[in-house]
Amino acid sequence: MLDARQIRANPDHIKAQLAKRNISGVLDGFLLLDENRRDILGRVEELKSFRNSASQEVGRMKKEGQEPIELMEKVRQMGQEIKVLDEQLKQVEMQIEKILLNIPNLPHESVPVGEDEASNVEIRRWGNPRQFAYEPLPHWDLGVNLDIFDFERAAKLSGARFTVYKSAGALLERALINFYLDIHTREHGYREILPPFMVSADCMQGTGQLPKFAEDMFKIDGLEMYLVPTAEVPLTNLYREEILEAGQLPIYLTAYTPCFRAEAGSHGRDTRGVIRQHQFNKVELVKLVEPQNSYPELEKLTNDAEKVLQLLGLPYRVMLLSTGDMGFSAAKTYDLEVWMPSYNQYKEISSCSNCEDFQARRANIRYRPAPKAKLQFAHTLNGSGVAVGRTVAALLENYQQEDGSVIIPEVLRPYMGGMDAIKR
RNA sequence: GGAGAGAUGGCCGAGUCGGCUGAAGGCGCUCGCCUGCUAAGCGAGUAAGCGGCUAAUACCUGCUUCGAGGGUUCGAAUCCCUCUCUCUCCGCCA
Repeated sequence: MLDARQIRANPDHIKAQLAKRNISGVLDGFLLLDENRRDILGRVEELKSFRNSASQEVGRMKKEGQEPIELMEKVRQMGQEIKVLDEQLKQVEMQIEKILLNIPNLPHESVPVGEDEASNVEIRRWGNPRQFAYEPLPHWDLGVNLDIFDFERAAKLSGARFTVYKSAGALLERALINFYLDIHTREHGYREILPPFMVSADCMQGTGQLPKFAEDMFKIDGLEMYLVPTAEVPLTNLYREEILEAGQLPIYLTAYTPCFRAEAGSHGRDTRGVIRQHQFNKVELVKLVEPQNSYPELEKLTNDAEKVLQLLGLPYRVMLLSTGDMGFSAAKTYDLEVWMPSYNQYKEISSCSNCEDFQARRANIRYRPAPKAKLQFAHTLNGSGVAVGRTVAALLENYQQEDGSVIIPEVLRPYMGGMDAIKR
């Protein structure tokens, strides 16, 4: 959520920033309502002020044995007036909040302006895509041939966009989860959390999924609860409505959760394989930091995510997303894209964002910069560290052998009972 | 699912028959004194949100907030209703 006072103070600047994200027209309604709000507020506060002093006066007079009937009647009528104005105020404030909750974050100045992903900027590459002496198979063929993916039975259980992992496939998935958590907790200083996989609508609003993207998520029937679309939601909301001391920051959190996504708008994309699923596993990284540190922290967080790809020996590149491709809550985002031989291109496997105070304002996560100092919103960051299902796909494709087997990277072997390859 | 208890400031915790309680007391924190250093001790200060006034996130000032929402009243942390959550006991259960 943007700061209403900043919008009021500098509407043209905010409009220009929003225009970079192809958003226009939303501020005029806000400004009108905001003025309306302050007008009503001024009037109702004046009435309340009078009521307060009059009520005290009544109390004083009654103590002296008097019965100020006229004054009491006057205040009673004023109470009706106040009630009407309070109701009006409430309506206006609800409209204002609705507008603010639907406005995305402002892009950082370093973010390239563009319509869509075509304007993303490649920052760096790591590793060299392997040259194949034969036509590399896509991961879904490899997985089915090795009998570690079962799409048909998954469809029988749950429909399209689900996968059943079997034997070494299930083990690989589990190995990666443990490997990622170990690296991030032991090497990068994150605290491991195992959160609930269902969260309240309040949490979803706190991180920005609600109210705008309700159709992307799975809601629990009959409850104001949702299956988590990413661990970012429970991790960031851990400190919702809290006041932190400066000494507590930065907070680094990591968690494994399954992620559930309805992905309403993406029908027809990546229909084969495990790339786009209604349920997938992910290890997430979240940071709560002081504002002045958030950009260096974004670089570090991105490096932390990159590290696991390096350890796995998977070639990737880092993309700086343009204004047209960024998520709702982000001010700046780096995507990590892993090399996928069968696609002959890089595919997103991680997304690392600095949300600045956008989520903190929604979730009311504040901290005291120094003793006695005024409270400020913390900055929140999040990044995949990294998506597990897509890692399995990348490993299968990049480490496939001509005989159909797949080599297991050295670092994962301890997590797989010493297994060095998946064979039929 | 059944029965009971509770929800107050950064934390703990008082609030009597509704008014002078934004809220005693304590802890923590800040500043000052004291002090070889530390601890202890002494004194003062210390909620947030939204408005007005401002260059100001500095003063000053108004309103709101004692789990949430509604009601009674001239006036509610205090009375009434609804809801949410927490705790204890019972039942069920991995």
